[in-house]
Amino acid sequence: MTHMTINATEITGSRPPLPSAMTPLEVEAVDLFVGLAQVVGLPKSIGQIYGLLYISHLPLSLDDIVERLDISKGSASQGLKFLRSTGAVRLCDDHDSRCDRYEAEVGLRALATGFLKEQIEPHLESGEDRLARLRRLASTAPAAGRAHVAQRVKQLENWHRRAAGMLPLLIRFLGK
Amino acid sequence: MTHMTINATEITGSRPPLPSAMTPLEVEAVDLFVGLAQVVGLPKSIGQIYGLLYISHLPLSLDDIVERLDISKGSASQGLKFLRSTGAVRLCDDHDSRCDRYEAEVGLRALATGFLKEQIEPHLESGEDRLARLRRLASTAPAAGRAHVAQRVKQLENWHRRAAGMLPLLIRFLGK
DNA sequence: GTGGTTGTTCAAAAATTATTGAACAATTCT
DNA sequence: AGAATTGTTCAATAATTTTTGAACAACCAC
Repeated sequence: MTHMTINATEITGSRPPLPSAMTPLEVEAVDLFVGLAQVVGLPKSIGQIYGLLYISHLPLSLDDIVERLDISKGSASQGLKFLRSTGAVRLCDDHDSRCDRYEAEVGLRALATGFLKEQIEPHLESGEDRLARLRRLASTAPAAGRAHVAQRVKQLENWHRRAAGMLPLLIRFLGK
Repeated sequence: MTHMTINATEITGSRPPLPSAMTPLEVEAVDLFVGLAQVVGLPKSIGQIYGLLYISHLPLSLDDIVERLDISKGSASQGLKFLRSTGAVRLCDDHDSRCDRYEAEVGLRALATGFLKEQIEPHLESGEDRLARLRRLASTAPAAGRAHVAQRVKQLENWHRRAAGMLPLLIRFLGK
C-alpha cells in the first residue's frame, strides 16, 4: 500500500506544513496580548512573546519562540530581556537542558507592580525635579499673572502627590 | 530726540524679538506636559498644546497656539480636536471675538475620566469579544493541555473583571 | 583545538506615527 | 459682491520606533 501514501506535499511540491505553526488558540491568545501591549505602549513583539508564554503549558526556549512567532532572534532576545526585567517572565531553572527556557509570570499583582515600577515610577521621580524648577520660575513670573501661575503650580504639585499615592493603592487593589 | 530711538533691531538688521516667544515658565510647563503625554502615549504636540493652555492665564486662540509653540496650523487644529473630544480643553464662549479661544480643563477627575473613557474603555469592550473567542477555542484544544488552557482563560476573565472594576475606583480616588 | 549550540548587541532597514502645508469650506467684514 | 480671517482635512513628508539580521562572545562536546 505504499503507493497510496501520496499527499499534497508530493503533489504540489510545497514543503510540509510547518511543524512550528501556532494553533488557532495560540494565535488568539497572542493577538489578545498584542492588543494589550499596544494599550500600554509596548511593542507588538513583546505582547506576542508574553502571550505565547502565557498560553503555553510548557516553558519555551528562545528558539521555540522565534519559530512559533516567526520573529527574529534579535527581537525575541530583546523582548525577553524586557519581560524579564519587569518580572513578567521567569527563567525557569530547568536543570538538564542546555538552553534557557521561560515561563510567564501570571500573578496580576506581580505583573502590575513590575510594570508600574519600571514604566511609571521613573517619570514620577523626574516629575519632582520638573516641579521644583517650575515653582522657581513661577516666583519670577511677571506680576500680571503671578497669582494664577502660583495656583497652577500648586495644583500640579497636588496632582503629583495624588499620582504618587495612587500607585500603592492600585497595587493593593490588584490583590494577592 | 527722535534720533535717540536707535535699538538693536536697527543696528543688527534682525527682526525685533518675536512677540510670540514663550517665556521660560511657559517652556517649562510645556515640557512637563510633553513628558506626561509621552507617558500616556499621546503625541508631543498634544502635550505642548495642553501645557501651554494650562499655564496661560488667558484663553488662547488657535493662532496664538501656532505662534507660541511654533507648530503647524494642522497640528494645532488636530491637537485641539483631540483635547476637546477628551474634555481636556474647553472652547470658552468668549462672545465678541471672531475666533475661538480655548482654555484648559484643570479638574483632575474630569481629565482622567475623559482619558479613561476615550482611551481605555474601548479596549475593555473589544476585550470581551476576544475573551469569548478564546474561551470557545479553549474548549476545542487538544486534551493534553486542556485543563491548563481552561485555567488560563478563566484567569484572563478574572483580570478583565478587575480591570473593568478598577476604572470607577480610579475615578473615585481622583476625588471631587 | 574545531565545530556546534545559545544568546546578545547593534547598525541598518522597515514599519509606524506625527507633522506639515497647501487646498478647501465657512464666516465675517466692507 | 469680493477680500480677509478662521479653522479643517488630508496627502506627502519627516521623525520616531521597531524589527531584522549579521557579527560577535560564551559555553559545551567532541
